[in-house]
Amino acid sequence: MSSIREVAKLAGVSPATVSRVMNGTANVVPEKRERVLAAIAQTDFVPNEVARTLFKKSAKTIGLIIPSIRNPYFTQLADFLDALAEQNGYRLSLYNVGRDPEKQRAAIQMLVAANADGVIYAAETDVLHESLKSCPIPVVALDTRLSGEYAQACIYADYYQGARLAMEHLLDCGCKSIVCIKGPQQVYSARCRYEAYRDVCCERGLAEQTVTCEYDFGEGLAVTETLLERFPAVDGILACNDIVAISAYKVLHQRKIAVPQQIQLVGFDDIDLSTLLSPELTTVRQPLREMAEKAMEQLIRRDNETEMKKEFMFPVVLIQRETTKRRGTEQ
Amino acid sequence: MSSIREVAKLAGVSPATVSRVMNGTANVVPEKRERVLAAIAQTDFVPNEVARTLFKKSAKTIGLIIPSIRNPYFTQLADFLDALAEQNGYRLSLYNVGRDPEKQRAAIQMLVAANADGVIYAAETDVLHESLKSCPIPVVALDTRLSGEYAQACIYADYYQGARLAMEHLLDCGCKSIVCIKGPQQVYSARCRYEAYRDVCCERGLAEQTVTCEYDFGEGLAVTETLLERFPAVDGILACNDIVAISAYKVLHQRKIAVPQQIQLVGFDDIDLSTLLSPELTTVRQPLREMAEKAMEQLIRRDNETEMKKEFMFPVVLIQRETTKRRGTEQ
DNA sequence: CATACATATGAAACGGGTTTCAAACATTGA
DNA sequence: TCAATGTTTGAAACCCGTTTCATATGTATG
Repeated sequence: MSSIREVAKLAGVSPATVSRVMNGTANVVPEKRERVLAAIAQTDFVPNEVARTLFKKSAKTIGLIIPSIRNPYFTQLADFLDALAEQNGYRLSLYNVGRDPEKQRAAIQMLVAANADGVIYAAETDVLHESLKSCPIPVVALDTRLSGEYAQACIYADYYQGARLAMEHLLDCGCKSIVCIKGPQQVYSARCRYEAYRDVCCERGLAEQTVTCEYDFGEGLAVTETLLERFPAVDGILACNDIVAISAYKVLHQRKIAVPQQIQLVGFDDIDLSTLLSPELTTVRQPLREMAEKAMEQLIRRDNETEMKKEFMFPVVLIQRETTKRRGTEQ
Repeated sequence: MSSIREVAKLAGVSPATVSRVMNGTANVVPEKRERVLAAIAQTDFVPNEVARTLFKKSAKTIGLIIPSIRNPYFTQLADFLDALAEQNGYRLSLYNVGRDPEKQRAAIQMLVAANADGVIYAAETDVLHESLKSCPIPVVALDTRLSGEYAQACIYADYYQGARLAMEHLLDCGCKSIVCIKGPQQVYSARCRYEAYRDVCCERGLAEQTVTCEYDFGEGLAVTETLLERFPAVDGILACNDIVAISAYKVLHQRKIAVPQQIQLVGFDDIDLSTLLSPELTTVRQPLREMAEKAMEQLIRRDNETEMKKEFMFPVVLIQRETTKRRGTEQ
């Protein structure tokens, strides 16, 4: 409630001096410093961050734009980023925008209007709003790939390779009829994964068998039902992420279809939950923490940066667990 | 980048007129209005929310303080609250504080300094910081109970009754040796649940058998191992929440202990995940959406409020699914 | 046509920390 | 002792959208 001017009056100094004491921006004679500190303590003075932000034109805030706060993948990402932001003296501000372009536009605009210092863009729509192009604060794409005019850096994993690894693993494990549950095709990672599936099918002379699904438990269940009806011979499922894989497992279990004996299953992302499923989920892991670190670094330590567009692709690794048959030594 | 003064100059009017056009706070002659709108469009002007907040002393923001963004229970809550805030023209600002009192204090202070309009407090520690008492913005406790000097309203569910229902259900289903996995005892809901367990044990002349666990997958696994060692005769588990229940199931499954045939299991909260487990989790549901609505309402529509302390206890309901044996008609 | 009243509009103050600038004071060296 | 350099400090400007207040213009009534 109290302002710096009240504190100043109480301490018998100018507001400028109080500011200098608080921020250590200049020397203040010890005797006055003491008086100021006493006045601050006495009035429970908390400097108004809004006024500070207005002048400094920096809210010390990084915005994170994600499609869903209910999706554990993004929640895990947000947790990493939150910790990293805090370590660097920033706040993370979450924007939950679904796949609604209008909400995305609004989020960016709000961040700009709030003097945020950067945006990590982890959502995706088919229409990328112009507001990203002319965005006066730096934008880093995470878990997706945007062209240079939209983002100053892109951080993503080798989704294509991930799906290849998964496909080859399913084939190694003896699958003859693999169905791909495609993710939303406006999502970069989902497109890459599907492309790998398609390419492997093509190389091996297999027929493409796909269904499409949003990243959502409910839809995952429904789509799996459809899948079983449309492709009764299925013996392998490549799911677009772990959420959908877990939903698929649920349906298989209900139908008393044994996993991995009758149908083998691979997910993507290696979310915490994937080891909690029984049987544990075979999945493709991306180095989420390292990707989060890179994203934050691109926004915060942009000192000696070359102006060129930066792309960072991280390697993925297949984590064999219990929804596929073991291969190799333990066969 | 452009300011209201630049827009004003371009339109040949004063900043006040631009402000009036943007906010519709006063009549502006159509011809000038047009010029202003044109100038806004031409300069891509976005009003600086920070300056607005500074003057209005309101950021149109509600803070939400939660212990963990990784816990789906809080994530679901945040999702509801986010939607509600938006509907009412507010932003939700998330603070992930764990059980660290210092982080909680910092979160409250930051919200005050940012001119937030209210706080929903859903975290909990053993030390409640003084900063809550003298907090100049309204605080509502959600999923917990604070004394009147700390919060202007408390919204929680009948946790005690929930645990009683769960216990009675387990007993009805034939359990003779029920172990309670207690949650962190500084958490109100965890205390209530334990008390109900204790009371039922007492009433029925059963020995108390408890272990304690944080709300965390990893700890849930470890604690379940301990439990099986300490209480080998266990045939029923009352878990402090669904996360822990799911962890417990995982261990039981690994050990080839049949659920519900050998051990029956009840969780709490009915998170989305609980139907995704196979078998589906029997749990106690609280009306989360309604509770979120009540919390938001208490902060936003506090017009004709009586100054008295408000407590709202919501009813809970037992959701019988597959981790307990059916009773009643389907026995 | 003059008085009264409503409407439109800009200048200026405001909110509250921060920073610049210059004045005031202290210290060092000649 | 005086000039020169360094240090401390407060007044005032600044960030920028909003609002007040007074002026100016227009309309309605007598």
